[in-house]
Amino acid sequence: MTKNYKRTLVTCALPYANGPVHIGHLAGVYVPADIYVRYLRMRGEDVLYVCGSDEHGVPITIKARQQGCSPQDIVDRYHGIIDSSFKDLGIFFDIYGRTSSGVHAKNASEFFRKLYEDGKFITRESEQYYDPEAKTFLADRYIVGTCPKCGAEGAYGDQCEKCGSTLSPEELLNPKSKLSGAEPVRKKTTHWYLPLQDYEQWLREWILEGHKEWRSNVYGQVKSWLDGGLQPRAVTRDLDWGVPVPVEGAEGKVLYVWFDAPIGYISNTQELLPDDWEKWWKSEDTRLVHFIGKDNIVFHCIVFPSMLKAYGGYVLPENVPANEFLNLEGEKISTSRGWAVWAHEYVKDFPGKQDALRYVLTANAPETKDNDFSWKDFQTRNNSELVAIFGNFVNRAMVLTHKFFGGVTPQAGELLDIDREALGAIPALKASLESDIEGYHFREALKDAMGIARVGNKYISDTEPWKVAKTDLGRAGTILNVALQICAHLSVAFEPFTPFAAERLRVMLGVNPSWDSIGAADVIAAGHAIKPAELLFTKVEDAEIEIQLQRLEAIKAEKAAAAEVEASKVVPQKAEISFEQFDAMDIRTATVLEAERIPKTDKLLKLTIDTSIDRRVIVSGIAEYYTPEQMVGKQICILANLAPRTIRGIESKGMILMARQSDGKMRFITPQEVLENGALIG
RNA sequence: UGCGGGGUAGAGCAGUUGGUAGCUCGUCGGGCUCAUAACCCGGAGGUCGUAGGUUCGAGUCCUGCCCCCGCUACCA
Repeated sequence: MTKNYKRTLVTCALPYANGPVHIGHLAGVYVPADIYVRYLRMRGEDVLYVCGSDEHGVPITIKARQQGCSPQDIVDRYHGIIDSSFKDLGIFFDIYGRTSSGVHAKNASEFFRKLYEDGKFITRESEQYYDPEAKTFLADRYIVGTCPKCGAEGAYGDQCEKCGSTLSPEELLNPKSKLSGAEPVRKKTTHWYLPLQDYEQWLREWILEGHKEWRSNVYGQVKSWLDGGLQPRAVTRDLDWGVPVPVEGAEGKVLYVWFDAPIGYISNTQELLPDDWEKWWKSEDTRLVHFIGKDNIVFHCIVFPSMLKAYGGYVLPENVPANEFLNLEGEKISTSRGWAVWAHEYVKDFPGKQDALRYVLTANAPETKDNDFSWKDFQTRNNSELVAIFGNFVNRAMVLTHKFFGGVTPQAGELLDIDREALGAIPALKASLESDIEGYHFREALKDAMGIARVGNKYISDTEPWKVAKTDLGRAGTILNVALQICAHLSVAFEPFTPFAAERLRVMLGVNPSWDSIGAADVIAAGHAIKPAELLFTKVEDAEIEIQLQRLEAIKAEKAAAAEVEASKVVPQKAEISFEQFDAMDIRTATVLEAERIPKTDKLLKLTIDTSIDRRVIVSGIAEYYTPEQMVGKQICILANLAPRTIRGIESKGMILMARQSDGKMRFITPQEVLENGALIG
């Protein structure tokens, strides 16, 4: 709270509406944002909490094509699922909008038009592959063909996954559209670009000079982009799904999703507050905070701010607390491979345990590096932290109060040192909790809150009211009075983290304390009746975990089976060639004299070989399969008259003949018995 | 390929300007028996990825290397 802000606008990365949200999304963006928003509201701040579905872009059109429905059908389905799973988890945005809405189309269109009229764009003409059947231009990733480098089938327009080469679509042999299978044609197209380089100096001053307090992953990434020099970025695409480009000569073009999506934050605000939205976006006393994942840093720190700057009059983010990624059982979460825990399935499988997920995802949040979510860890944290520390303390205090005082808050007598020490420990935790949340350290903040429950447990253990009650009921009353005050503190301190339990606790205690009452000795008045003790949290049983683990095992097995089918596919015979073409190839035997790894590469070996006509150097991508030691002295077959090629600064003259097996492993071809070097093969 | 982030007890993580390596869980021992076999106290467990360098002193600063993740290349 360094500056005097009057209000805070919190945005969460718009979930892409081609799948449900999973625990990675929750841990990365939505849970921390929700903690932040709930905290600010507890403190009486004016907060607007905005999110919505990102519903445009190529992947959604692909999915629609695959499923034989319209893109709108796809986004309608996932918008609904995502919207309700957020609500189920206690994440209530002030508005959860969508970029396919009319308000957004109008707003995004107007945004583009203003930049266009102000001369903020440049245009460029380029040639791109076009699918004549699907009648659409093709992104690099949607063109497949034969790799020009290794000959593998199924290489993408940007990369061959077999040999790892970086490609451009023009290099692919026999290119085919992944959409229709048709042969794509080259077609000229014009696009509008935002010249980001014009904003470089300004971004430097704003972030590198002005926001050194941003998280190191965010700051470092921004610095690296700025140091590398910014390039113009296309803001339009040839596609029929999106916001139409509102200028002449742009028929059949839409706004590129990354341009379109962040404007969605603004559109959604407008939809909620048609007359009052501008104060949230255009007034200097608004604190704007974007919660995102690390993959989105460049868009929210460089591209979107440049767009806002180009438009003029908008506030810029005060912070962009980006989280790293969450893995699941040691492996990357993947929507397409189904390796995920889905929010909407979790709430079905673990009814009433929303808080447990929120707790675990916060306690293990990937704030500084990628972290791992495992079901075993989930169970342990729920059972031995949430249940055993927090839930159990509250239960102890309440059960004792019912047992000895009939459920009525006893009078506190004179406080002893031990009472004052317990209560006195809480303000420090409160202060630490506040500075941690305000500094976006939610993991630490949760520890502070849990610390209050620990203080409570220790206090009860040390004072032993169940013993004292037998001899000095008045003293026992004082102790339980203090313990109940601490319960009340917990009902407030945990509101941002476990809102369901916090609410239940307030109902049980029959109080609704303010944030500032955390640590106070008089939150619950003597004589105040409390309700019967109910458990705040319940344990997660082994059987429940087992079901989840089996589900994941099944996904793994399915994946492995699919990979096997894929691998067992025999590469079809290539096109027929003439004898002359074959005869033109000079294939001969040779012996490896020296072999060494090329530094800083994964796959390359530099081989010096004796062909008997000469000694030459061949660079070969076989380091994954052979060590240099294995290669020395081996006799191999080479294609000798292949045009030389310089790889990593070393001229490679020829190619080693290798056989690729169905599992992708490469082995070189070697004569059955040692032959003389330079023997022609044919 | 380039760039960014990370590599610290069995697991998951903190370590602010260099000054005795901490926290949570687990584990071992003890206490308590109000409480969801929960709680409280204590112990064991680390050559801080690796090899050098600067320094009286390095987890922390510098250099090389290795490994993981991300961006570059529209998954949070």
